[in-house]
Amino acid sequence: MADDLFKALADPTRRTILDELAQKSGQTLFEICARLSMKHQLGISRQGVSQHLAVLEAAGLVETRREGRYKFHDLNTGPLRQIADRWLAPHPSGPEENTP
Amino acid sequence: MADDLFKALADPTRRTILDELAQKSGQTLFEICARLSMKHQLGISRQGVSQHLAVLEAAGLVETRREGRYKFHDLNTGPLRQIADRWLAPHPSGPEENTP
DNA sequence: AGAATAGGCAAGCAATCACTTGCCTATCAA
DNA sequence: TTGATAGGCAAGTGATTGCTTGCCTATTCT
Repeated sequence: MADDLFKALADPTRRTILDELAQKSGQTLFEICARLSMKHQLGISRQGVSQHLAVLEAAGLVETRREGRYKFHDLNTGPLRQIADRWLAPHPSGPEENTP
Repeated sequence: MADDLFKALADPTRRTILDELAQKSGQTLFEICARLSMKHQLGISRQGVSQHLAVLEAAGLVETRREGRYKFHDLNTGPLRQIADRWLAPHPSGPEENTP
């Protein structure tokens, strides 16, 4: 649960995607591809971006809605709130399982 | 800069180390090893923990002070504040370089 | 119907990561 | 000084990751 969130944020390209979705909601895959290429000089394939979006969606940071052949992506900042709060006050015990 | 921070948080063992340092400041390497083993059943070598601490220190999340043969580790929550704030309001442009 | 558009699935590859093992240095106690 | 304690450095390994290429499905336009 928390693992997916932190791993999703670990990649700089994914963080840039979140930046773009924060700027403009409801972008399609191709629109995100174009923005990464034009504004950030990211030479990445469409599938690369698609896989990044899947990771972000698994982390709950991106939500999608389908309309016809379009799939719109929206940023969800909800999961971000639990991050900083975790280590601000001392906890009785770490709230995470850890068995890799 | 931000890259080190997010990559440091990506590993569950490192997050557990932060949990332990949040509970008790100024722990030594051996003390952290013992806690990971006893409280979290993490069968990890001393060097493994040492390398994790180096990553956390590079991210600015852990600060160290040497006294004699002991090296004490302290949690620094400062870098955590910039995380959640990044995507809460729409930015004019993403504040990160992205050239891997 | 046919072609273009938007997206998905899966195998393959190079780079990175977490972790271990082995040896070495520095500080303190006997 | 000898030995024990606390920590550091470096090479090696197996697994994960980011990305590409190739092909396939679904929806829309002419």
